[in-house]
Amino acid sequence: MKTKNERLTTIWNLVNDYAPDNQEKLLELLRTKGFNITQATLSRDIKQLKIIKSPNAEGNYIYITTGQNIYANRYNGKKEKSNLSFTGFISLEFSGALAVMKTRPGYAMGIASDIDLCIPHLILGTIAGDDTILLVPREGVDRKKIKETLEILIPAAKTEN
Amino acid sequence: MKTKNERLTTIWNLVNDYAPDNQEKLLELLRTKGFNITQATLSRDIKQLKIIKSPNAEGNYIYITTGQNIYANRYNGKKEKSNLSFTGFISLEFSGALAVMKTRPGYAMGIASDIDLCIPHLILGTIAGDDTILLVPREGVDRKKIKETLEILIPAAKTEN
DNA sequence: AAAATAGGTGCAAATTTATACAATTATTAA
DNA sequence: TTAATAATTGTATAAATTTGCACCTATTTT
Repeated sequence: MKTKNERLTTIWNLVNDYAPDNQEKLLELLRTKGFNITQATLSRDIKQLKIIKSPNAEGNYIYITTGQNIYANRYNGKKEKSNLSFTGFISLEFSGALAVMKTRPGYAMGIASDIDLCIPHLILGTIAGDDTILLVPREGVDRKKIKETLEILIPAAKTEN
Repeated sequence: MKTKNERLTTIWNLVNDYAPDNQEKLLELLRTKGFNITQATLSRDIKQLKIIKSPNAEGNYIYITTGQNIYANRYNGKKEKSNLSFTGFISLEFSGALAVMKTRPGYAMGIASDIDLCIPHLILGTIAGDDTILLVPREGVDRKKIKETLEILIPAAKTEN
């Protein structure tokens, strides 16, 4: 019998190739590849692979993989823990609807990317140079919320009160 | 009674703030905000908002929003349609395990970004300059597959046969 | 204005997915 | 090697989610 790892790899590839709309379909595909498991096990595999069922453009549901595990690090609003430890942070200041973050040289792109990844619901987008990031908050998101959230994500920002 | 749009906005915000683990929980939150709907309607709203249920780091399921609708454009392997129309593409050539794409000046970053977004299962990553993109394919993904897929996504690449 | 079409919703049922439990197998520690 | 612990899985079931249908309301067309 094939190993579990082989099965997980196969599942991953099948999802990418077929974007099945439910687990039964995927299960059939798996059988054609010689993997005989139950729906229960598939459900567990899917959870482990962080494969998700997503509404697509056509109004249907499909299973898709999440590339680089985009969501694994997304901040979920719980204060308990942040698995990110930004480095390079220097300061955060606001001007009108915008915010500007200063970083150590070369860190701007990386940190901006992390921000895009973690709090897209607060920040519409970022533009990073070498040591400066322009943050464009979403409409209706106030400075306080952004400041508080970043203080959780970036320990170094805590001293900035 | 509040409008549907107000409701959708509220749902979006509640999901971001509470990352609820099922629709019933979210339904309760909605009630506290004065929206009285059934779970069926919530299910439809969630679909419309492209909110997804995702396994998180702790091994649980939570509902999360998808920022900029990351998945809306992800290529799902079906040939029928591509809703992307890249511009600026010039050429694609391979060298060893790598591929190099040439673009019109200034387009490299944008196209590279689109590639990252659309075919992360084929391409491990890209590095873009101003008019050149280095593509690093995933192990086991062959040139043919990449070429074929890009030809679907980038009409201009079709003439490159 | 009337008719036609589209959008929105609840209800109930069907479908789909997750999981408690028990059993089995693999791994690690003693 | 044996005991202890951790992983893996199927079965059956519970839980969760989606959807067909009917009805109602809003919008558009004639």
